[in-house]
Amino acid sequence: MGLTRTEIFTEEQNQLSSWLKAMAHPARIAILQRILISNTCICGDLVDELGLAQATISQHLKELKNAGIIQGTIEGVSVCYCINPTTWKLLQSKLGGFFDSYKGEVNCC
Amino acid sequence: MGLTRTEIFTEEQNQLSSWLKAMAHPARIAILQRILISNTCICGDLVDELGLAQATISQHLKELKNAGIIQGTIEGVSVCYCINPTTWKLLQSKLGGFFDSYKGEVNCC
DNA sequence: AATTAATATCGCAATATTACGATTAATAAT
DNA sequence: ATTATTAATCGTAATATTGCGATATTAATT
Repeated sequence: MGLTRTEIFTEEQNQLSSWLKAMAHPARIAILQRILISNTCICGDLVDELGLAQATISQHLKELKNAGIIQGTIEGVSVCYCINPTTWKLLQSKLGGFFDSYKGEVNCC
Repeated sequence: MGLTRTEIFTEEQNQLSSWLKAMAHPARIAILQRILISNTCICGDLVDELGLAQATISQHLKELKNAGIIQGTIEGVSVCYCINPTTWKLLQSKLGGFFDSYKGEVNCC
């Protein structure tokens, strides 16, 4: 026990939950918002702006990268992160479909 | 350490990540999909349909309920769960705004 | 009142996450 | 070459999550 039983769920359910999991932390929401606002890439300014240690920020960036939500390229001595357009659009459409599939309130509960 | 430092983030960042966290598990995605498909309320059929123990399902339902995503009313000996319309629409619009704020790919990264 | 049913809760083991200091790796500047 | 800068990784402590068997709770049924 202690580990998620992914084998009993569909590929899609596992994929969607893994994307959501990658975003399900206030620091990672903050990082994404920062990347979205600056539109162009940002680097390690995050460490100054969020109140977390450098090692912690790096770990959060890694998780977002592993999930495919952001991508980073080395830019001299620093690293430049930005949204992965492909994943972003795919996730957006999957989530959109998910939320849209709710057809109003049936009078129960 | 080991606990999220919510105090350094905004109310909105904490709220959004807490909603996402509640959904970030394949079993809870499956539960939501099942509720969405049946449109009307569902009861404890979940235990038969997903391959998880009754205690585990009950725990997942509790998490979705605590996050405000679903609601349940006692229906005789069983409990009837369905989407919480208010939270659903709010989350949908928050997420929509979040994803829409991405303005295409800038040529970097 | 006793029995059945459907859920919730408790307690526990296994594993995962969060955070950070310390260290390492890699490039830029002196 | 040495030094500074930036980011990744390692190791570790504290806490959270996942899953389930066992037990408790609640309401209907007999």
